[in-house]
Amino acid sequence: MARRPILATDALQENPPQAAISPERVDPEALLAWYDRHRRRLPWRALPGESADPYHVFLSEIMLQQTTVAAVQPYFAAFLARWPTVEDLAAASLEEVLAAWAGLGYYARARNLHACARAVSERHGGRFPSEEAALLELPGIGPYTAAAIASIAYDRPAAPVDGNWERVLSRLFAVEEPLPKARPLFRRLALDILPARRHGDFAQGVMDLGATICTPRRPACTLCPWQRPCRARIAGTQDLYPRKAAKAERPTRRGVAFLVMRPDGAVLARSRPEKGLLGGMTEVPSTSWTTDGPVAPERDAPLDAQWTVLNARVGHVFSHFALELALWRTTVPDGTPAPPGHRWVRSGDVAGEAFPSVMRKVLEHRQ
DNA sequence: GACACGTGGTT
DNA sequence: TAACCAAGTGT
Repeated sequence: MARRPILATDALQENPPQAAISPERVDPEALLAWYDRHRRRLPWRALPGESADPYHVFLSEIMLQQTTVAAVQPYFAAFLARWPTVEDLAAASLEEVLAAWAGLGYYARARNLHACARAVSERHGGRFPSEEAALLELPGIGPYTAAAIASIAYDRPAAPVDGNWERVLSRLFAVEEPLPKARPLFRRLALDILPARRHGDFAQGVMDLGATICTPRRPACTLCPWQRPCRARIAGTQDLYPRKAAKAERPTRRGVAFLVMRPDGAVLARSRPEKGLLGGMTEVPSTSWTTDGPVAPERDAPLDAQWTVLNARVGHVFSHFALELALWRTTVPDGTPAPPGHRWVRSGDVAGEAFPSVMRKVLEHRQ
């Protein structure tokens, strides 16, 4: 049987699971009342009582995946200004979208965002579906985002269980099961406490609660609308939740990046493969990045030249490894053809090119 | 189910 | 400062 997230519609058809926990004591109306007084004002949110634009919800939710509100704000504004509707985004080229996304990270999101816009345009006439199941079929939309769009944009009963929800639920019910194993349990608990109305407000209310009250450290329990039913607060064990499995260590990889300059300021660049790390993004040529580092970097140089080995190094931390890049620089004559698979990026075009943050650090050493 | 996948801010 | 953290998804 295909693996499928638990949907709100499932819960309505099943007997309440229940074990040692009693979700009936958690009052959703208390959360809604708190939300009415403390809701955060965010650019992608509708005014109280109004409904949010599904495209705005979609765009913000994709950007907010594993990304802070502060980091998203300028990108959201820039995307919306440049591509005001999902049809506009669908009409854009992937290269434009990747370049506009540069710096935000998790670049597969940009690729999927673009593919999703095209799918919505072609398969749904430019209108986002309101059903979770249909949303789930779209590229880049998983259980969380499907539930977020369904609830926030269409006010459907759905549980967009993100890190905030997990933290809130883990404390509310003192969940001992560690993440990520506890995911299905959190989903079930979330569905159990859904209100009968205002589903979008409830979804965002729990997120706001997690972001401002039920914080990772030193939660402000005295201000919490759910302080009375909260198992962790009663026991004084808030800091123990959510339980998390030990994470793998982060190794360091090393490589050499080649800064090939022309006197006019152009720099030699190439595009990364479409899949994998920094997929489809622009980079300065380099050796492969390995734990031991390159043995003979000159063999991987894009061309033969007199290299200056810079003293500076570029350090960068990715999600699953740290990178330390040595820098080799050279200047070649104007008119030097770009080697196969490479291209020249003029000085004035660097800003608009899809260089990820790590490459912008490298490029600071151009001179 | 475990791992790949970015970045910048906070503690 | 090293570790942790942020509105997850795809494979």
